Amino acid sequence: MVTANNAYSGSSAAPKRKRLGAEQRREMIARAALKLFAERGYERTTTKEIAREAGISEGTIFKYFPTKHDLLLAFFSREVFAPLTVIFKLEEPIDDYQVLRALIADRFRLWHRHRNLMKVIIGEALFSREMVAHLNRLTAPALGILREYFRRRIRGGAFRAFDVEVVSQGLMSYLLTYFFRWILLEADNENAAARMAVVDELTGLFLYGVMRRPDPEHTHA
Amino acid sequence: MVTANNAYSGSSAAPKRKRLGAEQRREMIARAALKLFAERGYERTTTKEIAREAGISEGTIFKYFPTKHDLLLAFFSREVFAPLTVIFKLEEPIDDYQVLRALIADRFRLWHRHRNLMKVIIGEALFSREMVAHLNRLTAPALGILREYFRRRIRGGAFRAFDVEVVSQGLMSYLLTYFFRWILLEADNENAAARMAVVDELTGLFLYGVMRRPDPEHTHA
Amino acid sequence: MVTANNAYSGSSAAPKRKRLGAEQRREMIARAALKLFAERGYERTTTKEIAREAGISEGTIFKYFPTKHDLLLAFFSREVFAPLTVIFKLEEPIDDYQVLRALIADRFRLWHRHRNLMKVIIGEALFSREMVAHLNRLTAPALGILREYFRRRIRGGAFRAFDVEVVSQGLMSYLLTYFFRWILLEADNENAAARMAVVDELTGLFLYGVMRRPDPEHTHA
Amino acid sequence: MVTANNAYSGSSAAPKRKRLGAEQRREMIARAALKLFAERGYERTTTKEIAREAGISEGTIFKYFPTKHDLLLAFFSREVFAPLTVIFKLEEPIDDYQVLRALIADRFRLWHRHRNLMKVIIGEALFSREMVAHLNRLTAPALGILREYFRRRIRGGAFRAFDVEVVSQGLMSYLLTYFFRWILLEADNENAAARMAVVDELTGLFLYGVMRRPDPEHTHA
DNA sequence: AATGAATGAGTTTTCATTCAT
DNA sequence: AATGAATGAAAACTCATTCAT
Repeated sequence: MVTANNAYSGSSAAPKRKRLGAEQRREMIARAALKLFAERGYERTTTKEIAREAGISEGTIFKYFPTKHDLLLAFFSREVFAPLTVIFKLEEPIDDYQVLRALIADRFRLWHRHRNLMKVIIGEALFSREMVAHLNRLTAPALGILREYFRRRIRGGAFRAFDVEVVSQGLMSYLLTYFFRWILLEADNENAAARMAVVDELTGLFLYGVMRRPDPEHTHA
Repeated sequence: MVTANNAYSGSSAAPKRKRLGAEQRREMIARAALKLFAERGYERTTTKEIAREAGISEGTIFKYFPTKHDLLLAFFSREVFAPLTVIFKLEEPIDDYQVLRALIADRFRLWHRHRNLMKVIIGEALFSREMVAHLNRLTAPALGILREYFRRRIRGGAFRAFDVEVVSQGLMSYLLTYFFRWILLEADNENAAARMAVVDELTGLFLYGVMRRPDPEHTHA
Repeated sequence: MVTANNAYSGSSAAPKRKRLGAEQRREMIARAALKLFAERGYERTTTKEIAREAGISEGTIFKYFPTKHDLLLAFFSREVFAPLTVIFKLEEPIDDYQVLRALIADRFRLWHRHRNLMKVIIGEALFSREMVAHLNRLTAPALGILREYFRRRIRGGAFRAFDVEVVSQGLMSYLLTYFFRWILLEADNENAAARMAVVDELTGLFLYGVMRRPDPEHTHA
Repeated sequence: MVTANNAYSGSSAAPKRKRLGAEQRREMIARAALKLFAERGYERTTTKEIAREAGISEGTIFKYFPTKHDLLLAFFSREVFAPLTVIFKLEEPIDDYQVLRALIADRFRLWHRHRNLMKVIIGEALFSREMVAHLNRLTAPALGILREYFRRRIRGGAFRAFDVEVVSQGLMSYLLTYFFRWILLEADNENAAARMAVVDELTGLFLYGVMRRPDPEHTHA
């Protein structure tokens, strides 16, 4: 599993000192750090280990990140979290199952791609208000869209009149649940197909619950 | 012995020269450690701080716990997690809402009482297989009961035929995640009533989903 | 010249870990630090060297002094600089030569005793306002006494009407001059007798200047 | 070549791509270093800061000065200290006050012009024999002239028979010390007039002391 | 010639753990 | 049993110096 991605690009012969563009080097270091942070947590990762992982000297790290803590925040500098890519056309008639499924799948895809970052954020959030704030910033856009969608569907009579705020956050928790399962059970090897099965399960669970439905025409999949 | 629902016991009002039994002293130290671990995390807590919190000297800690790590495991040595106190009588006819509600409420009550411990366990489980194992051992009994209950209700035709294994773990993870959000948002001061409202919402969500039901006699609360 | 004053007091057998009273240990460490600071300057002295000089481990230093900088200030915590011990009785008729000589000799004795500290202060004062302030605090009492004495003698007609402020500071500079000579010429081995010769020279110079006097009855020594 | 009385040349107004001769570049770098050494001391100045101050890259410094220490010695490579510019004609009758005053004023003028260098030298001399040697070399010519002058005046009966060697060095040290106080108090903005007043006072003090003179025809100023 | 990215030995500081008392 | 002074290995961070470009 140690992938050691210090890809000597072309000129071979492994020169003792590689010169890289500043942005590339920053990226390399941040990536190495993130990997180790996700593996063992921020505190348990030493800058020496990060240096080894990145294939550079320890001093170089501090050329790019003044402190170790800055390394933790490195990934927030850019817009790592794309806004919701799913376009909610929501043209009537609305197929709620498809809409929700798309939304959930989208978040899963996104968070799975950034699962290391998510893990680090979750771990730090427990003991750092700063990270809670980051976590909130990251989930805020999706929450807004969800709320809007729910309100519309309740108005339209499709959904029962629940508390939009509570249920939106409830769904968000549902989504984060995936991470908890993944992280805690180390089910990293789950393939994409298995992931989609989970998406289906969650969507159905959220939409219809576990109760047997009297009218069976809603059952998807 | 004392399993401590006084999660915040106040920081050592300097009780000069307490003569304590060995077991009591162990307890004191472990409790001080737990409090600080929950506040700042295991790594960010020093043994010196624990000693101060416990009102003893640094050396004494190591008389009772060979290493700092043993301090982390201290609370697993005893049976801190009561088994499910809810007795599932499950006499026909079964009111699923009440059963599920009782189960969820029970977990929340238990975790809330041990929220410091939960926070530490969650935080450590992210980066330690050892803690994941502990977490699994802790949730196993409730999981077993859940599975049994689900199977029975599916057999009885009340629930649709979902994958019991997946949904049981899913529900447990979901609860954990929701609890996690509580901890993060420090909604510690939320009173019991507010907590029960959330329990109701989650129960309903899990049982019926958000979809409007054609037959309205199911709507609780 | 390396005197290595870690005098094992009595119990011989050199136990690996010596237990000392807190105040003694502080003293030991501060003394070792001061010695090295005076030898090579604050910046060029490492805490490792201080530890070796004091015969303890590096970590111990920080038990007593939170930072290296605190080690620099250690000697200001106590009243290292005795106030002027010379009692200016100044009963008429005043023998100015004796008075001045006593004053100068007193300062010399004091500063010579604390010559290491003086050297460090002088060295730091060049680049640190904090140390300039310390230097001023140290010389202020003597300056005040000097001013008072000068004013009185001018009023009495014994001294010419010079600017008391300027000349007081001028005398202080004269005194510090001794340090400059000593430090710069490394004339550490000057014995007490030689030092007294300098005192005489300075006193005479200050009192009468180099000009030949028309009336020879003033010539001392 | 340029011996720089512009001690504060301003910090690099980014003059893009200056094409400079090697000697000029050396000069620039050394000047930048001197400025910073005087501000914060040799040890507390980093080569990176020097590079920024000089408006060049860090690597370039080492093209001109093999080590940082060589930068410290840079200003001794040329004849920065002009020999005594005061021509001692010393034609009878000699006005000692004017002669001494001229000498003292000259040293003060010279040192003030090179106050940055003086500060660095003094600071280093405290802890480095090498710098003491440099300092001695710098003051040697003036000392020689002083000694000669004193001997002549003693022979001529104008001065009392003091130890020429001691008093010459004493005067030089005294001047250095007074200058040192100036630097410490950052009395940099004192104008030339104020400086001359001090020169007068010091000259008088050295020549006549503070004692009231019976015959008043000697009082200058 | 000039750059500035990269180095790595060295620095201060922390902290779990030991041990004389 | 309890203390807390002492340890020393390791951590984050610095910086003069090197070297590929």
